[in-house]
Amino acid sequence: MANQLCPLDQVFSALSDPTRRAIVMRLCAGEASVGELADPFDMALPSFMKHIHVLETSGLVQSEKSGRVRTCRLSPDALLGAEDWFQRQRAIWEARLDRFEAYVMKLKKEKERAAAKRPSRTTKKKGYE
Amino acid sequence: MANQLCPLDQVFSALSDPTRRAIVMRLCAGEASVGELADPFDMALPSFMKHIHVLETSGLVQSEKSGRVRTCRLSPDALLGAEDWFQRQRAIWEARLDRFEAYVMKLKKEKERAAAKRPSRTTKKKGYE
DNA sequence: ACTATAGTTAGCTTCATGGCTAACCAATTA
DNA sequence: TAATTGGTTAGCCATGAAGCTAACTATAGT
Repeated sequence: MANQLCPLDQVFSALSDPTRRAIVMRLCAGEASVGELADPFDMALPSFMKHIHVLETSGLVQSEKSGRVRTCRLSPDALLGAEDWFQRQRAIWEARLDRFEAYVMKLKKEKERAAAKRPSRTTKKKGYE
Repeated sequence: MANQLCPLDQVFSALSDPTRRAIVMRLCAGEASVGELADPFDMALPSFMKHIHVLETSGLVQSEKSGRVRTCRLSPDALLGAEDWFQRQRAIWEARLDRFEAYVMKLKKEKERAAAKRPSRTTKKKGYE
């Protein structure tokens, strides 16, 4: 229970389709009507509209109809939210790498100190630059 | 033809599932065995293994088996590639916003100059801070 | 050698996704 | 008012994704 409430599910799912990613990329450059958006694609309009709808329910795109033409624009919050997820993961990942590097440095230091004590033992194989 | 060659398809698709996102988050903190990864989830192992497999074919995760335990680790390139996509889109989006802002500023300037010529006309309703 | 552990393979169900056609509104334009 | 344009609704189909159980393999521990 309590599923599908996470917007990331829908955002990533929406972006997993190349057609929809192309639509988003197009909309980054500015708003457009459904017809303009659909034009480059060799696809029946109803199929294309499904993609638009997926993008709308994911929160990536908003649209409004005026007269008989529906204009779509990007709604950047969803995009930013997804980008943010990556940044958070990267932060965790990099923090871990830093700790690891610190650990390696500590080992290296210890080895050097040991080597200084009883000189000229296996101090070869530097590695790790 | 020539489809499914884009790694972004697979990466975003993989990340659209909360279970898989949780796995990735867990692996950001360090490598783990399949069993350790599966533990928090109330799911049959074969189902869970499918998720692992999806993550591997997407390039987000690598694993190797030693003895009877398979150890999984993050392979960050795929993650970075996806993050990069967002950054590129945001760059486009922001460039457009800048242009728009410049345009608005230009309009404002022109209006001010016009107002300076024939003073005290409708110079109210500033808006846009 | 036996048992338990850690994954794996095979095969099944159910439901979502992505595509289509055909028919249908509702604004414009002629 | 008639025809065109732009989008929408309804319904169909094929494929793939996500879950399960049951049975199996191979290593590690006793």
